[in-house]
Amino acid sequence: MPTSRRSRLSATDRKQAILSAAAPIFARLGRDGATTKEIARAAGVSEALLYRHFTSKDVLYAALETHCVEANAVGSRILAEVTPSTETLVMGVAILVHAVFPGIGDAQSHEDTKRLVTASLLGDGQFAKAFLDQHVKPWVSVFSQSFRAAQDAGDVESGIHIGHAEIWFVHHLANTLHLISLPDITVVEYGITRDKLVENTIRFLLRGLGLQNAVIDRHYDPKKLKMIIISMDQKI
Amino acid sequence: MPTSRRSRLSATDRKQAILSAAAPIFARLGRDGATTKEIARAAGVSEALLYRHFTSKDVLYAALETHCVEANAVGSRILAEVTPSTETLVMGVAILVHAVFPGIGDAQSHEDTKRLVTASLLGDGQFAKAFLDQHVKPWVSVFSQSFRAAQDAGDVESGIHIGHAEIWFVHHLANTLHLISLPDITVVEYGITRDKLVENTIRFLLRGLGLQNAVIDRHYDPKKLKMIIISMDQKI
DNA sequence: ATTATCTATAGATCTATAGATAATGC
DNA sequence: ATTATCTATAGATCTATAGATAATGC
Repeated sequence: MPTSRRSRLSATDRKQAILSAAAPIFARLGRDGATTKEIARAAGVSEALLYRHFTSKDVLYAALETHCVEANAVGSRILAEVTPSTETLVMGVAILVHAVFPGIGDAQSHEDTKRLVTASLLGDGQFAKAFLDQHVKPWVSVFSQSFRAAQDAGDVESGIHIGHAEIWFVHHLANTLHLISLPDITVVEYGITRDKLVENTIRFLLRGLGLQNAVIDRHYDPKKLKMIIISMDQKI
Repeated sequence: MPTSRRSRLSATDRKQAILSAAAPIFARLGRDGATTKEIARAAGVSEALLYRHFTSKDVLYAALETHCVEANAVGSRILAEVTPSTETLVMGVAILVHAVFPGIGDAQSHEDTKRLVTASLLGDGQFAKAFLDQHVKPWVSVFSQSFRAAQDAGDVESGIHIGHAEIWFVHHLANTLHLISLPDITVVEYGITRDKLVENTIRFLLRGLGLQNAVIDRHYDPKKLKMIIISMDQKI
C-alpha cells in the first residue's frame, strides 16, 4: 500500500517493494500457503515481474529472510555503550520483554518477522538462528555483565548461579506470551490487563534471575520505561 | 509403518490409521505443505480412500486436531487427586516442564501435536486453545492451590502476589525451549547439557513464583522426579 | 450384498516462462 | 537502446471424484 500502483521503479527499489509486500503474505499464510499470485497482487505488479526479480518462489522467500534479519539491526550499537549495573539489568529485561511481547500501545515492530521466526523453528531453524543471533544474542552479554555487577552490589540472592541459559529465558518467556497473543481469539485467559501482564512478566523474570524483591521495586520504574520505549520507537 | 500394507480394516480403524499417518506429515510440512498424495503413501492407502473417509483435506486436518486433543488426556484424573502443598508445587512444576520440554531420555510424547499447536497459533488459534484448555489448564488450578499452601507454610517470599498468569509462565518458558530445540541445528547455544538446562529452568521458574532458594533445594529431588516421570510414561 | 479399496482421470490451482509492449535515460 | 513491465499460457502439481474390483460377513 505504500508504493503507488503502476509506477516504474528501479530494479533495487522494486525488489524492496516486492519484499515488503511479500512479508505479510508469507508471514500470515506460510511458505506454502502463500501464492505468487497473491504476493504479486499485494505488490501491485504482475507475477511475471516477480520472477524477473526473483528466480523462484523459494529464492523470494530466502531473500525475505535476509531482508528481515538485516532490517532493524538497531540494538547492537546502543547496547555496546551501556554500563553494566543492576539498573541496566532491570531496565534491560523490561525493554527486551517489551520488544518481544509489546504492550497495547507499543509499536508492533517485527510482527511479520516474528511469525517467520516461529515458522522457521518448525522447519530447519536456519533463519531463526540468524535472527536470534542478530537481535537477541547481543542482549545476553549485556545482561551477563549486568548480572555480575548486580551480584557485586549485593542485589542478588546468595547461592544462585546464573548462566547464559537463564538470560535467554527472558526472551523465551516473552516469546510464548507473544505467540499466544497472535490469534484473534483469546487463547489463554490471564485475568489481568495486558499492561499488568507485561509488568508481571518482567518481575517474574527478575525474580527468576535471583533479584530480591526490594531491588526490583527500587529499580523498576514503569513510567521511565514507557519514556525509553517511546524514544526508542522514534529512533527506528 | 505400524499397519501392514493392503490389510482390509473396518472404517473406524482405517480412519484412525490414516489420522496416525497424517499426524507427522501435517506436523512437519504444515497444513498447506503436506499433500494428500504423501499422506496416502504414509498411510499405505490410495488417495481415493482418504476421500472416502474424509470429505476434504481440510476435514482431515480438523479431524486430526480433534484426534490430538482427545489423545493423551492423562493428567486430569491424576491431577484431581493431588494434595496442595509446597512439594506438590515443586514437583508439579518439574513434571510440567518435563512434559513440555522433555529431557533427552524422556518420552517425546506429543511431538507432532505440539507442532500443530504452534502452527495453530500462527493461524486462528482454535486448536491451540482447545489443546491448552485440555492439557495445561488443569495444572493451573493445582499450582494455584499449592502456591497458597506454600504461602501458608511460609515457603514463599513475602510481598509477592502470584496470579494465574505466573502459573501459565511455567508452560510458556518450557514451550519456547521446546520450540527452539525442534530444528536439527543448534539454534541457541546454552552452554550446558540438556538435563542441566531442564533443571535450571525448573529452578528459575520456582524462583519466579517466589519460592525461596532453600525451599527449592529442600523439595526439588531430580532422582525422585526421574522415577515419577518414568512411571508416568509407562502409564501412557 | 455390503463394505473397503483401487486405478484412472477431471478440474482447479500454482509456479514459471515466452514473447510482446511501454516507459525511461542517453 | 536499455530496462521495466505486461498479457497469455505451458507444464506441473494437487485436490477430489467417477467407476470398477476385490474382500469380508451373513
